[in-house]
Amino acid sequence: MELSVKPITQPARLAELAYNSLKDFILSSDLEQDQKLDERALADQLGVSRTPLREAVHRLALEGFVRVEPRKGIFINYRPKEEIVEILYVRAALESMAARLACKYITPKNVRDLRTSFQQFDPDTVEQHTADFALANVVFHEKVLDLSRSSKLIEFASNIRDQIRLVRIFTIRAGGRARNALLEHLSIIEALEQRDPDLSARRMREHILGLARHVEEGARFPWEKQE
Amino acid sequence: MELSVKPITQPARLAELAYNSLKDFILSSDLEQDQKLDERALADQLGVSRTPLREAVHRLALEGFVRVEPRKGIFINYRPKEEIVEILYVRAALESMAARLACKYITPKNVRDLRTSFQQFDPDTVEQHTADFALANVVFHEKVLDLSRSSKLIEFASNIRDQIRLVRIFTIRAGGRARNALLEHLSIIEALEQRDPDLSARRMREHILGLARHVEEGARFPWEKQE
DNA sequence: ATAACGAATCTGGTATACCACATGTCCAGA
DNA sequence: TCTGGACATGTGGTATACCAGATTCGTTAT
Repeated sequence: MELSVKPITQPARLAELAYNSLKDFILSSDLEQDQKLDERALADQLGVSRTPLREAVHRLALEGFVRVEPRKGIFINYRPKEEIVEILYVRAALESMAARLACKYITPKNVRDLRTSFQQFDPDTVEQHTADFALANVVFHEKVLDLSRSSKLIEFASNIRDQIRLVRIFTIRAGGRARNALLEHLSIIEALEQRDPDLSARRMREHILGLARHVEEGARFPWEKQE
Repeated sequence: MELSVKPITQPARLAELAYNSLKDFILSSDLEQDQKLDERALADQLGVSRTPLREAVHRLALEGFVRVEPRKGIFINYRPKEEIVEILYVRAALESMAARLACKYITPKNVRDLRTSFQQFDPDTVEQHTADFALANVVFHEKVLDLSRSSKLIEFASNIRDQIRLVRIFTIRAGGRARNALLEHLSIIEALEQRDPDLSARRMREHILGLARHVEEGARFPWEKQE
C-alpha cells in the first residue's frame, strides 16, 4: 500500500496573520468613522515589524476596509449608507446568478437541508429570535452559493459579504424585516426545488434588493451620526 | 469668476506605478504559463527598490495575475479555460444587473450613442474587421456599466474585465462569433431603448453566457498546450 | 494680543541588510 | 557509476534605517 504522507502545510506568513488580526479588530470593534490607526503602533501591538503589517494594511485598503493617505495616516473606512446599498446591488447580481446555476445541480436532499435550517422559525415569532435567525440567514446564502458550484462566484460573493458583515446584524433587527426575510427565503427554496432558474434568480434578486431598499429608506447604523 | 484651481494631483507612489507597469507587462506579453519572475530583477528593471515592487506584486497576486510561492518564486498565472468560463459567469451576473439598472436612467441620446458605435459594422462583413469590432465591443460594455450609475458594479466589473483581457481578442476572432456578438449587441440596445429591465438583463446575460459556452466548447488559447 | 514663521515631530513611502528555507552543484565514498 | 551530503546560491519574508511631506505648537515680531 502507499503511505499517505501529510500534504505539508506551508508555514503562515506574518503578513497573513497580521491581515486576519487587523480585519477581526476592525470588524469586531465599533470604532468611529475615520478612526486613525498608526503603522508603527499596530506593528508593535502585533509584535511584527512594519513590513508585514504594511502588506496587511494595503490589502485591507484594496478591499475598502481602510483608507491610506500618504503622510496623513491610516483611517478606518466605514461605509456610508449609499455605498452599502451599492454593495447590495452587487450581491444581488452575484447571488441571483448563483441561484440560477444552483437549479442545475440541486438535489432533493439539498432542498431538505435548506428547509431544516429554517424549521425552528415561525413567521409570527421570528422577530424574537433575530440572533439565531441572522445566523441561519448567513448559512442559507452560503449554501446557495455553494450549490452554484462556481468557485469564482463564491469567491467574489464572500469577499463582498465581509464588507458588510456589520450591516446584517442591524438590518435584520430592524422592525419587520425578519418576518419578510423568512418568507422570502422559503419561497426561494420552493423555486429551487422546482428547479426553475428564472424564478429562483428573480426571487433571490428581489430578496436582496428588498434589503437594499430597506437600508436605503430606514436603517440606521451606529457609526452614522444621529440626526 | 472663480479660479479653476488645480485639483492637486498627489504625487504618485512608486508602488502604484510599478503595479501598472507590471500589469501591462503581463497582459501584453505572451509569456508561457508558469513563467517565473524575480523580485530583484524586476525591481532593477523598473528602477525601484524591492519594497514598492513587492506591494505591486502582492496586489497582482490578490487579483490572480500571479502566484507567489515563498522561497520558490513568483509565477505568471494564466488561467485555464475552466476558470475563464467561471469568470464569464461572474461577468454575466454583474453586467446583466448593470443592464437592468441602466433601464432606469437611459436617455434617447444614450441609445443613439450606443447605436453609433456599431453603425460602421454590418453582420455580413464584420468578420473582416475583428480588431475594430473588438474595441467597439469593449466600449459598449463599458457604456452600459456606466449607465447603471452604480460605482461598485463598475468597479467589480472592470476588475474582472482586466483578468480576461486577452481572452476577448481570441474569442472574437474565433469563427462566427463576431456576427453573433454584433446581432446580440443590437438586440440589447433595443431592449434598453424600450427600458425593459427584465428583457435587457436577460439579453445581456445570454450574450455573455453565450461567450462562455463558446469558450468552453471550442476556443483555443495560445498559452494552452496544443493537443 | 495676534499673526507669521520655523523647528520639532509625526507619518507613510522607500531603500537596504539580513534571515530561513529551497534548490542546485559538486565531491567523496561505496 | 551511483548515492549522500555538504556547501553555494537563489528566493521571498522580515526588520530596520532613512526620507520627505504634513502637522503641531511654541516663539517672536509687530
